[in-house]
Amino acid sequence: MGSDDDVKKGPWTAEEDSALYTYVTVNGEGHWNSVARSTGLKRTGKSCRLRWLNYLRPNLRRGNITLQEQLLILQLHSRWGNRWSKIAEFLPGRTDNEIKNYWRTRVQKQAKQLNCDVNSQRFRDAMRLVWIPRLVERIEAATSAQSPPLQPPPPPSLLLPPCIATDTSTSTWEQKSIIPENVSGSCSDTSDLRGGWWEGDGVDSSFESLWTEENICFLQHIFS
DNA sequence: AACACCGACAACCGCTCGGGG
DNA sequence: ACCCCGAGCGGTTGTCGGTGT
Repeated sequence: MGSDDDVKKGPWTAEEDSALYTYVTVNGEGHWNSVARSTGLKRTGKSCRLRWLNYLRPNLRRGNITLQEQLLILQLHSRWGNRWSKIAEFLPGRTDNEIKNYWRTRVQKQAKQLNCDVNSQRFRDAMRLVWIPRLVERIEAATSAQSPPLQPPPPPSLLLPPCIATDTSTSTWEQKSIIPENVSGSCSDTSDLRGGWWEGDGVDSSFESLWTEENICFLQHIFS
């Protein structure tokens, strides 16, 4: 009959994971509805697909989002909005679900602290004025600590984005963007973004300290 | 020690899109 | 041109562990 009673929901067991992993390893991805039929799993095709993509798939990265990944997420989100799967393409090993959760739990929390909507111009400005420059500073600091820079770091003023009212199309942080210029809204070749700099988490991934009382006061002063 | 609260993550649900008949 | 179905995407909810009281 195939009633809803036959469909199992909730957390996956090790046995289910094993069955799914074995099937996909042998037969490849796709045809998710037949996965459930072939393996005897009482899960929907959707559920199988999600479990594979978000948990079982090889080369998944686990653990904290690094500073570089944070910066990339902020930059890509400013470009594509809530296109999580698109953003995830540029963060190898990270899933769209993970990025989405990161955004909802961390970024939206910061917006709440500033009493503004995460999609508002005000919060975008806050990201440009404080968050992203601080991230860039910390990434550069971490990088220069590992290997001496070829040239002296720029003065802090260079890292500060232009004022709110100015043209935002070429803000400073975008000039310092780690997104190659050939990556546009309809990017086709993303290969040079995949793999490389994020290997090895030698940096403190927590960003809570970026959003200090001082920074919040600074922003509230500007917004008032 | 027990309880309440909160944050992070896993999983589900509904909608949309694209391909095949 | 239309319909159906599978796959993918984004929003939402559920669960669990950690922390504060």
